[in-house]
Amino acid sequence: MTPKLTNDSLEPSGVTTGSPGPTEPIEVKFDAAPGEQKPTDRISIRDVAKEAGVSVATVSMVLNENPRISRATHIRVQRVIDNMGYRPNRLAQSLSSRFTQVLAVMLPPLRHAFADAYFGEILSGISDRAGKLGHKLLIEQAKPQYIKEGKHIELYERRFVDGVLCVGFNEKHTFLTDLRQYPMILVDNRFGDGMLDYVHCDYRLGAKQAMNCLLQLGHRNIGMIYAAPESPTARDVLEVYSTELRNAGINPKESWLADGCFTDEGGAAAAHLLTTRDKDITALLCGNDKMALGAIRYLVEHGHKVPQDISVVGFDDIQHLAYANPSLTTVHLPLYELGVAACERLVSRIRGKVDRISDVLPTHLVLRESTSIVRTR
Amino acid sequence: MTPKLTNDSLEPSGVTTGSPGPTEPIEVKFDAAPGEQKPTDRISIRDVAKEAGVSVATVSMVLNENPRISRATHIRVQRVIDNMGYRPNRLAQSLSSRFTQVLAVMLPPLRHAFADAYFGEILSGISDRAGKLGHKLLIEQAKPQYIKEGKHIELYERRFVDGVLCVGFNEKHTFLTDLRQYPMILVDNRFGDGMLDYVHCDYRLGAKQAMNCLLQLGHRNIGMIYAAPESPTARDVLEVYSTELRNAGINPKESWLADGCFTDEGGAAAAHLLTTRDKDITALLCGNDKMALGAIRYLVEHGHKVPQDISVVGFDDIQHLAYANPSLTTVHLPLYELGVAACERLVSRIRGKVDRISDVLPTHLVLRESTSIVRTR
DNA sequence: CTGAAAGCGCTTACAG
DNA sequence: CTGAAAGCGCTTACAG
Repeated sequence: MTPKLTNDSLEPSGVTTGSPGPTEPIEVKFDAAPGEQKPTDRISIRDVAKEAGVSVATVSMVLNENPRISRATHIRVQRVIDNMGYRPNRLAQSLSSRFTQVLAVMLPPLRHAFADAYFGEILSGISDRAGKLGHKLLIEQAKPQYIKEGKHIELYERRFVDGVLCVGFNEKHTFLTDLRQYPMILVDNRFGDGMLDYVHCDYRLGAKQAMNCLLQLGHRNIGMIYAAPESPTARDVLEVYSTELRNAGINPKESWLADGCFTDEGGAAAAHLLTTRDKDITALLCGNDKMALGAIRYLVEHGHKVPQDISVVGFDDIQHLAYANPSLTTVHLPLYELGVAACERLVSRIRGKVDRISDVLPTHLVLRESTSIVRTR
Repeated sequence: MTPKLTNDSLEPSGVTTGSPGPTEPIEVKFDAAPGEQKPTDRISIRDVAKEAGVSVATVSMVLNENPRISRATHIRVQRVIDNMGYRPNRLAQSLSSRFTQVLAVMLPPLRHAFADAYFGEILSGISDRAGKLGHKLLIEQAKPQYIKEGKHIELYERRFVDGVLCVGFNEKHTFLTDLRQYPMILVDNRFGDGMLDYVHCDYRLGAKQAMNCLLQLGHRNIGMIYAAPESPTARDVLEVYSTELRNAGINPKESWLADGCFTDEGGAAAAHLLTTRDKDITALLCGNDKMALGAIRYLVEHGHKVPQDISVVGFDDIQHLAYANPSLTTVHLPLYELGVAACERLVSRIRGKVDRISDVLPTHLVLRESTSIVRTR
C-alpha cells in the first residue's frame, strides 16, 4: 500500500532534494530541455491584438469565427495567432460566455464501473463524439457521499459542465430528478415521468428477436434470467418474454424466472435455481451477457451440454465474448452508437435546439453457438 | 445507426415542438416542477458579501479558509453562505488562482481502452483519490489526430488541467516528452531518461515471485508469453525470467519466448507456437492475465490439461478471473493502489511539494488452480 | 483583522 | 466592418 520510494538506475543525476514541507509553489525548471516552448509568460489575447494591430474584440471574433469580421482581417489575424502559437485561455472564455464546453459522464457507484465492458462501450461512443463536438469529458461516480454533498448539482452550479450523461441508472436513483432542470440525458434507460431526456436501445425489439429465435428452434420451456426489474428497459424484456410465450400458446411459469443481478456469479446461481426447479427447461434467455456466461459456466460444469441440452441467449454482445466456448448467441445492443447519439443529442439540447429527447435505437440478434434446435426427449 | 425517434407512452403532455433549426439558445422552463431551485439568477460572491455586511475579499477568504479571518467573522459569513446556498463559480476561481483543480487521465488509442479491466482498476484508484483531493477528472484518449493537433499540450496551455496521468504508454509514445515541462506522471511504466515522473508496480519482484513458484514446483522448461518489449516494465519481467532460469542452472532457449500482444487471442496463438515448437515446455509465464486466459483456452481445447500437463501463471490479477476454470495463479499488481499513489503524488507535485517522482509498488503472488507440480514423463 | 482596487483573460452589447 | 468599455466572478497584493 505505502509507496516504496526507490531511486532506480533510470534516475540520472540524483535530483532528489528532500521535500521541505509546504512551501511556495515552485516553477520547476529543467536544465537540459532542448526545443523547449517559449518560456515567456503565456500569450494573451491582448498580445495578439497588439501584434496584429487590431482590438481584442476583433481577435476574439476571429477566434469565434464571427462572420462580422472581414475575410481579409480574419486571415491576417489568424496568421498572427498561428505565428505566436496563441491558445485562448478557456477559463476566461467560459467565464465570459455561456458555455464550458465540458460534459460529465455520471456512473453508478459500482466497484468496477470503470472496468465494465458495457459502460466502456457506451463511454467510447460518448468520448469520440464529444471530441468531435469540441467538448471535454469529466467522469463522475455517484457515490452516496457525493450525492449527499450535492456534488451532482455543483457540476452545473459551479460551472464545471454544460450537461451530464447518466449511464447505468434506474428509477431508484431518485437524485437524478435533482438534475431535471439542467441539460442531462439518461443513457440506455428511461424514467422520471417524461421529465428526463433519454436515449436507449430497443429492448422490446431485442427481446422479440431473441424469443423469436428460440421459439423457431422449437423451444417451449424457456427460462429467463433477468435483473434489476426496477429498470423500465429490463421490464420491457420481461414483458415481451411473457407476451411472446403467450402468443406461441405457452403459459409462462413463475418458476421459469430468476434474478441474476447482472453478474457472472448471479447468472450461475440463477441457472442452478432454474434447472433444479424445473427439469424441463430447454432454453434460457438472459438479461445480459455476463449472466449468460455465468449460466453457461454453471451448466457445463454440472453436466448440461450447451447448446445440445440447453440453449442460452444473452443481451449486449460484449466484445471478446465471441471467443467463449461455446460462443454466445446474443442480442446486439448498439452501445457505441448509443453513446454517440446521447452525446450528440445532449449537445443539441445544450445549444437550445431541442426540447425533449426520447430516442430508441434498434437491436439485432447475433446467432452463434450457444443455441440449437430443441433437444428431443 | 440513425436514431429512430419515438414518442412512447412515457411522454406525458406531448411537448414535441419541431426543432426550428438553429435559434437563440432558450432557457427551457418546465411547467410543473415542484420544489424547484430558486429560479433567480445565480448568487455571486458579491451578493453574499452584501448580505453578510463584509467585503468580497472577506467572503473569498472565508471560502478559502484563510486563517487571517477571525473565527467570529468566519462563522458568521459561513452561515450566510450556507443559508443562501452560495456555490462559488469555479471558472472565476480558477481564472484568478493558479489552479484548475482538474486532472486528466490520458489513455492510449486502443479501441476498448474504456472497457479494460487493467485500465479500469487504475482509473478507479485515480478517481477515488482525485475526489478526495477535491479534483475533477477529465478523460482523454491520445489518438493520432489528437496529438497532431497538439491537444495534449492545450490541456495545460488552455488551462483545462493542472496535471496529467498517463496510463498505458511506453517509450514509443514520444509525444509524451512534449509534456515534460508540465506536471504529469507515467502510471505503471517508466521511461524518458529520468525526465518524466512515474509510479509503477514492481514487475521485477512480480517476475521473481512467479518464477520462484514455478521453479519450486519443479518446472525447468518454462516458456514465456511476453508483450510490448519496448516497455521497460515488460523488459523487467523478461530479464528476471532469464536471470531466474540461469540462477537455477537452466539455459533459457529462444524458442521458449513468444509475443502475445497483451490480448486473449495473442495469448492463444503464442501458446500454440510455444507448445508446437517445444514439446517439453511444462509451464508458461504470461505477461498479463488476458494472455494467460487465451493460452489456457488454447491448451484446453487442444488436449493439454491445465495444470496437470502445463502450468500457467499470469500477471495483473484482474477481477472476476478467479472464476475461470481452472482459476488462474497470477501475480497480483496493486493497480488500484497504483492509481491512488499516482494521483496523490501528482497533486503533491502540482502543489510544488516534490521534485521528481519515481515510486515502485510491491506485488505478490496469488496461488490458485492453474499451477501444479511438474508432470512426470 | 478587514476593505478597496486591480487584475485574471476573455466575450458581448453598444457605438460609430 | 471594427473599437472602447463594461462585465463575467473570483483572488490577491496592498493599505490601514
